[in-house]
Amino acid sequence: MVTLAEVARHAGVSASTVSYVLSGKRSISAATRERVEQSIRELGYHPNAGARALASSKSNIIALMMPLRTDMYMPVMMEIALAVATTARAHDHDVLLLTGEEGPAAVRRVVGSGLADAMILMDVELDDARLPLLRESERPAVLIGIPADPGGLTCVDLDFTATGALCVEHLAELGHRDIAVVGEAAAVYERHTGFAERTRDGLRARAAELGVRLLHRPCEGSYAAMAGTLSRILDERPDTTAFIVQNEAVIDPLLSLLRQLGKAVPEDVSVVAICPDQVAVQASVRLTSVAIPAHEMGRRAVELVMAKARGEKDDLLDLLPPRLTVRASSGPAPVPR
Amino acid sequence: MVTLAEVARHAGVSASTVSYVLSGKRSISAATRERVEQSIRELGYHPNAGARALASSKSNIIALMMPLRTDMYMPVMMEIALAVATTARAHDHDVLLLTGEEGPAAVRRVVGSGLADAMILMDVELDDARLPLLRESERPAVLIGIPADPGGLTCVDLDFTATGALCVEHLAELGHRDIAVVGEAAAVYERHTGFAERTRDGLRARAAELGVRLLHRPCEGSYAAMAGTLSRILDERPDTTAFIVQNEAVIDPLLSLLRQLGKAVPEDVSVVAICPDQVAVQASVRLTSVAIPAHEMGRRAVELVMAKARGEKDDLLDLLPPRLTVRASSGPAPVPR
DNA sequence: CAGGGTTATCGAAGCGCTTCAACTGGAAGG
DNA sequence: CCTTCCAGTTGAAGCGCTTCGATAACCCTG
Repeated sequence: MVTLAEVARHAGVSASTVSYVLSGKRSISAATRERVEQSIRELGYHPNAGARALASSKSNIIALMMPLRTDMYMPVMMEIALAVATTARAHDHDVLLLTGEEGPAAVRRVVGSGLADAMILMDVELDDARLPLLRESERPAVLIGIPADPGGLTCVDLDFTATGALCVEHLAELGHRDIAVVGEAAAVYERHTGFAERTRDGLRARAAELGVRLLHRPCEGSYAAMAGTLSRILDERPDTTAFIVQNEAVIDPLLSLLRQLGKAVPEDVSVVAICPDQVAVQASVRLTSVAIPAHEMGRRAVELVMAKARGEKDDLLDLLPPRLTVRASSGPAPVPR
Repeated sequence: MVTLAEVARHAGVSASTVSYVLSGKRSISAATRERVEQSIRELGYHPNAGARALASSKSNIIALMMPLRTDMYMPVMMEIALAVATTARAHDHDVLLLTGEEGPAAVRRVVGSGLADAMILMDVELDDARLPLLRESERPAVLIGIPADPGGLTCVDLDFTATGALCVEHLAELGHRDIAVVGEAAAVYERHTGFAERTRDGLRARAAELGVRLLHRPCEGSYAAMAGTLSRILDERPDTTAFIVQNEAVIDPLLSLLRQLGKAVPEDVSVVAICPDQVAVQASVRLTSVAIPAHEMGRRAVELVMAKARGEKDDLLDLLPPRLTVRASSGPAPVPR
């Protein structure tokens, strides 16, 4: 491996000069810079990451902690992760992928060893065991999701409360008075992952305000589960004219089942989904939906954590406003027969 | 941060002794070991990753290069990534997440800087620009997928040729003589990602051997695309009695469309999918399928790359044999009217 | 009990980089 | 013309760890 010292010799300057050319932390004459850069290119020099980390006590690595579960919608997680990785590169950082498996120990390990300069946590639960450690660690950290007590921490998330409200509003405006919500799997609520509960709260609050009847049911991610949930919903509320779906896995099944029941979308029932745009446009009916801005969330998380590392940002709650796109699956409530 | 020197002082031994306790590379008396370990615990010591990497020229990091595309089935990628991460931890390594974005430059950077000890590449194309670099880098590397020339490289993958063959065999045994294959999006074939083409080859070869008529059509991942593809298939081959699907995204749409056409599964048409088991059991009909062993692939990739790092393994092609699980979507070919 | 082999420990020399204090030569200012 | 200043450069001191060779204490064997 080529070292900085060899580059220095090749360029006829001292090691520190090469270092300053690389970091730009001191002024270097154009001629010298050019010569050094030339040597770097010729020798194919790459700074040694370990040496750099040791000398500067900065690793230029961001740790990203992902959930290990499979009951969450993976594509969203994946898209966030990829957005984090590409945005991090734009800031000259790399991403270390941690799974939730190790739990709080992973935080301790990464922070203690100086492996990463900063952390981004996904799938944060309301009362997350990793948070106390994070608070006392003094490392920049950003959560994707919102815990019960976000004090002292920076969080990014879609404003799910507003998302719920927005869905209800849209349908209420179209005249729907009986709305059913197909939620995430029961386990997601039991685990107290905030987003599902916040969505439900937003839905309920708005529904109450607008005088809309709301039925909220969790649903596992399979066709069979959707079939069961649907028949129970229609049993309890035969006058349901609209569905709001928050479990991406059952969107197709729901549309398929409605078709089998002879219910046309949107003429007989309207459907609004909370899902990535891609899913919404690939369904059998182009779905009116509130997008989950996965890419944006990942990007923001990195921007925020970098800003914190530079000491620029205070702790804050970065709630992305939901945007509802009207497509072909929602329409005026049918006239009651 | 607590350093090794402080631990040494606290335990009343030299720094090197602490180091040897940690690494186990020299024998240490039980009494000393105990004392050192006690000090480590009391002080909450964590070895500094950078210093370690510098001194030992091993970072204990595996780089995982993922595709950035969204036309591949993300959950499989994600599951592989998670399996890689957890298996790596079991070998006391961490995972650095790279996206394909940087292309070959990422290989150069990571190898050159000593950031990672080893690499795992996903989504390898037949003629992948990263491979020459990898070969000359002398770092242990494992590909998930198989390039045109795997010489000098270790590869892990599902045996997609055998997978294709297996699907055809199963259906042929059931008496099907006209089989349609719904493949990946056209872009996947054009990019020459080997797996899609290998599957097709396996399908065709076996079909020819068994005297089965095969129609192979690529298909984008949307309901509308599936509808178009299906009608074209049935136009060209009205006698089609079985479908093999390799694009997870259109499994639900296909089943839904068949239902609409009044074709019962498996009485009128059989369906075999190539997809993760989870997808197969969550569909409206429990699908006969060949599983994509994502977790196993990720795990194997790490095991192999670790073995290479220890100098234990030669280059090889680790083809996982496909396993077909018969569920409710395949049955005897209907008697021609 | 001398000689050889183990076992347990230590000291010191780096690993390749960053960064600080110090130095130099020339431009600017009085 | 001498001081002051600053841009440009350097040498040297670490950063916290691993590892090699040396040492000392011990146990065996003949």
